[in-house]
Amino acid sequence: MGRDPHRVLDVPPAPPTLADVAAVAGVSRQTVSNALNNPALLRSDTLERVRAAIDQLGYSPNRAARNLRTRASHLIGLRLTPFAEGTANATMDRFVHSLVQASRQAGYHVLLFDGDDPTDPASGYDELVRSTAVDAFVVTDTYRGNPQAAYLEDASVPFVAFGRPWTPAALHPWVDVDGAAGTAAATSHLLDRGHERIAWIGWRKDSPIGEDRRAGWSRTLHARGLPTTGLASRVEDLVTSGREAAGVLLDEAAPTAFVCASDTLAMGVLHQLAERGLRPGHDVAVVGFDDSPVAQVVPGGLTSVRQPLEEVAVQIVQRLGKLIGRRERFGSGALLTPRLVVRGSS
Amino acid sequence: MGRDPHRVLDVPPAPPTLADVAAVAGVSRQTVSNALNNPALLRSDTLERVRAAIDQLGYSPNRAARNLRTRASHLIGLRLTPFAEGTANATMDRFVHSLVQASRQAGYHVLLFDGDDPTDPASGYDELVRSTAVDAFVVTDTYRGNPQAAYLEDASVPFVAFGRPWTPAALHPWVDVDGAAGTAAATSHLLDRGHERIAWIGWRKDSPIGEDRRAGWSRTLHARGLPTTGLASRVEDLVTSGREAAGVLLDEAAPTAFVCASDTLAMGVLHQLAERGLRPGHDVAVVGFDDSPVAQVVPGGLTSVRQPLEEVAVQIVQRLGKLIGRRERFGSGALLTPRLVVRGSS
DNA sequence: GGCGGTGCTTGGATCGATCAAGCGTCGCGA
DNA sequence: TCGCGACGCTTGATCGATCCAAGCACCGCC
Repeated sequence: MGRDPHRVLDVPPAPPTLADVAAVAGVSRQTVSNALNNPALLRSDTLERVRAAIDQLGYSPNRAARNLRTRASHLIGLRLTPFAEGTANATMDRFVHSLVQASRQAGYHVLLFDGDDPTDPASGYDELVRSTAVDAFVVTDTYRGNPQAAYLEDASVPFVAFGRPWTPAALHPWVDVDGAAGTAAATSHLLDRGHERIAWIGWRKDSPIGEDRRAGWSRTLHARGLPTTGLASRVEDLVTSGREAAGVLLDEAAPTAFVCASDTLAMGVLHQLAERGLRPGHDVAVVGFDDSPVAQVVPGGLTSVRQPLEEVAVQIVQRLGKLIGRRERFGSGALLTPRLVVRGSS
Repeated sequence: MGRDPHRVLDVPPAPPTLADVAAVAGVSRQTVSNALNNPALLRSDTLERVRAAIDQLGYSPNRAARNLRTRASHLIGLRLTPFAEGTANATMDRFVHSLVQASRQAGYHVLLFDGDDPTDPASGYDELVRSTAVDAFVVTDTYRGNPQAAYLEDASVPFVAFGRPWTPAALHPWVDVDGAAGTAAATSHLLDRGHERIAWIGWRKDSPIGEDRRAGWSRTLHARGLPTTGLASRVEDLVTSGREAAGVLLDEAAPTAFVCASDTLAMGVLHQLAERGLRPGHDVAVVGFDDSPVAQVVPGGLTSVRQPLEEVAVQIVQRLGKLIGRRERFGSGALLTPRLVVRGSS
């Protein structure tokens, strides 16, 4: 109150402090603090009075002061993966939305950053940890063995991974989507439609996620006694790669359907079909992975495996909460099941 | 140093503080502070010594403490717009990336949030301002008159808008893309290819952005003495709306080309063409707006107007810097020119 | 009348960096 | 030799919330 009695009109008024609220409510600072952090300690009429004062002044506790004292920032760090032009996979957008929402409900905000050196997986994390700018991280780009997880683990920084740890020794909590279950559902769906020669276009062998998704396809075919040899291709995650792979497969193995590790690859297949005058969903079926906007709006529609990103976010935030509160170093994993969204391409 | 001589091994070591660095370097706290914020004040040998100590300890200044003292957070707030399923417009993703990158270079991080009440345009901003959690905002969803800009202006919260103020009284800094120039380029491009009956599919009349983009189309046609009557349609930003509008226009006005206010609408046109067996780029040309991933990967490719979002972000951050440093309330605007990306559909 | 408990106050320290003033040293000119 | 100013560094106070310990007023109960 009245810290600046000769206030110049031009200067925005300083926000009220705890002491201001206390003065208005006619109680001590400690009581206001308790009203916020430990309301059970107050008599109900006092609590009411304090809350009225808070509303009247439009008071919100100063974040910096609270953070300094409690050694917590209530921020969750998320490093953006380098933006890939020309691919269909806009998974990040949906995931970020879900994460922001789930975080808010848990009293957290999301801080975005990117590495100044994109080739260094630890870049960016370091400084945020040391300056105690965030309480924990969500690590997403676990596509190739996840080097930053190892770094964060020995720096004993709390984090939850979106993606299984593909190295056996890892102990951190994680949430992931069962890719194999998704491609298995896709394959079963195609089998139900009468397809028997179903091809796979996936990622290079060193991608654990790619191999996981591939397993769902091959497992399902084998279960029905159908062969997979000659029907699989592993390429880069590019539209052109998918197009070429589809061309080769069509020429050499004459599949009637494709299951792909991503919507990007599936779009490549659609390119190939368009070039040959084959109609997706009639002549050849195609299933993608991620249910990207592209799958949703491409003419005819692309059948695709949709990850439950909203649920992933909720589960991640749950684990973050546990991690931050108590100082547990371990954590549990959760494997969620995706859902097949059927559209015109199958 | 040695704040906890009986350190338990399980507990992560507390990060070093300014005082720790000072002790190692044999100087006072203030000198270390100056080494970071005002290196010119130090004698070069002292500076060297302090820097060595900083490196040795892996010191980064505690954000909370700095924020408390300087009354700044070095965070920029960005409210996510509600996620629209089934549309092509993934502009946000690219913009967020660009913003994060530009912010980092200016020493800022991006804090994401969303309104707990999506219908209230001011929701979410309020609390962040009062708790001094962010220094400024970037306001993006200025599509319909931008009610939160008015709110932020009276609350005298620093912000920069991505999007022109459509109300004349507004004084805040802004950065925008010249939509009319984009659609004009698209229309000229089509004229150059020999089209004369060029249709427009845009948004409802109450969208200033939509009307701006429409103006580029009509202006260009009129300049060549070509009519626009009967060739325009205004609908919701949905694929199905675009499809229907294209159907009506084809039946009633027989255009040979379409310019659309968004890639979503353009995809609708492609749907309509596919249904009629017309080939985009051969029988009928189509141009979209935003250069979304969809435009990039759809078979045949969709010609589209690409916004220079990287440059937008840079300009926004520049203005944020000015706003935050000095307490200026005014700010300048910048109108950037988009670029037409030509693909198979035209 | 004494006793315990509830509900609040008081005074202080604390988190870690920055601000503002102060102080010693050195060089230079009078 | 003394005074003066500049340079380079130090010292104490401060930002606002939280945490802690102690204490006090008031109430009801035995």
